[in-house]
Amino acid sequence: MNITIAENQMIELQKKIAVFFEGGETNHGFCPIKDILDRFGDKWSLLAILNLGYLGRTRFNELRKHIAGISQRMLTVTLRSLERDGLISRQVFAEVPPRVEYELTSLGAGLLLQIWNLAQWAAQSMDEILEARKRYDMAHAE
Amino acid sequence: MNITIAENQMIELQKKIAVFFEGGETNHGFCPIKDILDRFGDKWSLLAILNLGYLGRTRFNELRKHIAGISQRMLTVTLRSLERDGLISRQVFAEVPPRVEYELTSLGAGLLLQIWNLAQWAAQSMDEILEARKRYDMAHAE
DNA sequence: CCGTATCCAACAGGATACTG
DNA sequence: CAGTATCCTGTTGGATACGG
Repeated sequence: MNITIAENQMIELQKKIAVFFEGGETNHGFCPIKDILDRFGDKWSLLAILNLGYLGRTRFNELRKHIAGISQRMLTVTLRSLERDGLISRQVFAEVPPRVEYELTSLGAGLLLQIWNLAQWAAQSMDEILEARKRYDMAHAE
Repeated sequence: MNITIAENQMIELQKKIAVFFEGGETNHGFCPIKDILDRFGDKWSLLAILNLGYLGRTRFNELRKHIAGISQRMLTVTLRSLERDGLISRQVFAEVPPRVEYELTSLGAGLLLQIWNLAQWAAQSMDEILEARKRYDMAHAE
C-alpha cells in the first residue's frame, strides 16, 4: 500500500526538477539545496524555529529549557544567524535584569511550514525506515 | 505583501505542533527533527536524492558527474546510508566491467517530495533572505 | 539574565593509493 | 567501473570562565 506515490505524480515531479536544474546554471552546481543545508543543516536551527513556532514570542532562557541539550553558546550562535537571515526578530528590553524576546518573522513562519511538513513525513516514515535499517543490518552482519 | 501567512493559518500550525510535542514524550527531547537532521543534515544526502529523482535509475559514476564536487568516498558512504534506510535501492550486475545502478524507492520518492517543497521555498525566499542579511551586516558593522 | 571569549575534543569529509 | 583503506585537516560545537 505504500507503493503509491502515484507514477504520474512522480513523473510530474521529475519534470519540475528538470526545469529547476536545466533552467538554472545547469551543471555548474547551482542549487538551493546547498544553500538550505548551509543555513539549516546545522544541529540546532530547525529545532529553534520549531520551538519558536510552538512557543510564540519567547525569552532566551525559556527557549533554552525547551531545546533539550543545547548549550548557551550554541543557542546564541543559532539565534544570531537566524536573526541575520530575517527568520526571527530579536527585541531587547532595557531592564535589570535584562530581558530579550525572540519571535518568528513571517519569513520564518513560512519556513516553519516547510519544516513542519518534513517533520510530518519523518514521523510517518520513521517505522518504515527503522525496519529497513534492521533488515539491512541483518543482511550485512556476518 | 509577504506579511501573509494568514494569522489563523499560523495558529492552526501552532496547535498541531503543540499536539506533536505534548502528545509525544513531552519535554524529554523526542523529536523527529533530530532524526531528520541526523540522516539528511549531512552535506550530500539531499543532493543525492534530488539527483536520483531527476535522473531516475542511475549508475555510480553517472550520478557522480551530476553531483558537483562530491568525492568518490563520500558518494559511496552517502549511497550506503540511504540504502540502509530503505530510501534507495542498489542493484549490482555481474559483468566486467562491473555495473551498479541506484534508484529511489517509493519511500525515497516520498522524501523527495518533501525536499522539493523545501527547495521551492528556499528558491522563492532566497532574495528576501539575502536582503535581510545585507541589512543586518550593514547595521552591525562599525 | 543574557550574553561573549577562549580553549579543546570529536568527527565529517577531502586526497590519495590500492583492489576485484 | 565501482568501490576500500588510510591518512590527515578544518570545522562544529561542548565546557568553562568571565562581563554588562
